[in-house]
Amino acid sequence: MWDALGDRTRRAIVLRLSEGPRAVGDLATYLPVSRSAVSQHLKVLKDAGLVAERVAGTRRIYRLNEAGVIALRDQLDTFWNRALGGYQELIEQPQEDQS
Amino acid sequence: MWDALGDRTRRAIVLRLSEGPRAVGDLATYLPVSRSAVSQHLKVLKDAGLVAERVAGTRRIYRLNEAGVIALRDQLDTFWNRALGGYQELIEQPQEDQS
DNA sequence: ACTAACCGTTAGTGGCTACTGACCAAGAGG
DNA sequence: CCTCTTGGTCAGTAGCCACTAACGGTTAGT
Repeated sequence: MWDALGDRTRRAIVLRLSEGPRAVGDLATYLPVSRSAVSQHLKVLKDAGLVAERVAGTRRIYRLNEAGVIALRDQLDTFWNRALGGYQELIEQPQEDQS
Repeated sequence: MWDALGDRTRRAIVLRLSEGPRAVGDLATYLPVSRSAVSQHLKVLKDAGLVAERVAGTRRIYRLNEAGVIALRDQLDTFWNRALGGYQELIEQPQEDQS
């Protein structure tokens, strides 16, 4: 799940799609990579369930997938709850020094 | 920032540290990698401001860094607000078909 | 002082991945 | 039918990253 958004280009694609549905070539125009790269990234995002595909003639219109995005956000929240939840116990302990 | 938590081992370290401060060798015991690898991951996390270091004799006790963790969480929230915020406009638009 | 424990650093290696370019398939339009 | 556009796929490459192994420095214990 982290892998899907672990890439800078894929995050740019997700943010782009958040503005509205886009075709592959349209996305590639505003990215410093080729259409081929964009297509491969979209495949990763699709496999992760983050985007959905709609065929319109020779073009493929991609858009964000509600369920996938929300599911990912939930997983991130779980991680943060564990990371921050345990941390609350620490800041109450005395700390002698620190670098 | 995503790079810091983009690695599976580093996420395990963060979760481990959320339970309390740990020494390097202590962390390595419960991880399938060597002390050297753990030390390097801690360096990355320290550079990212996610952990702090405390010297105790020959040992280095690591703990989570409040400011860094909170800052990272804020950045993640910003990303999600943008990704989900824009999405709200989409689900109101008519959708002909989808694959 | 000598030894053992603990840890950071460095060099080197293997594997993964993002990227490009070429090719191919399919629809649109003349 | 032919051509152009669009995009998925494949092969190959370059770069990065996690890891190990060996080394050196520092501290605690005897």
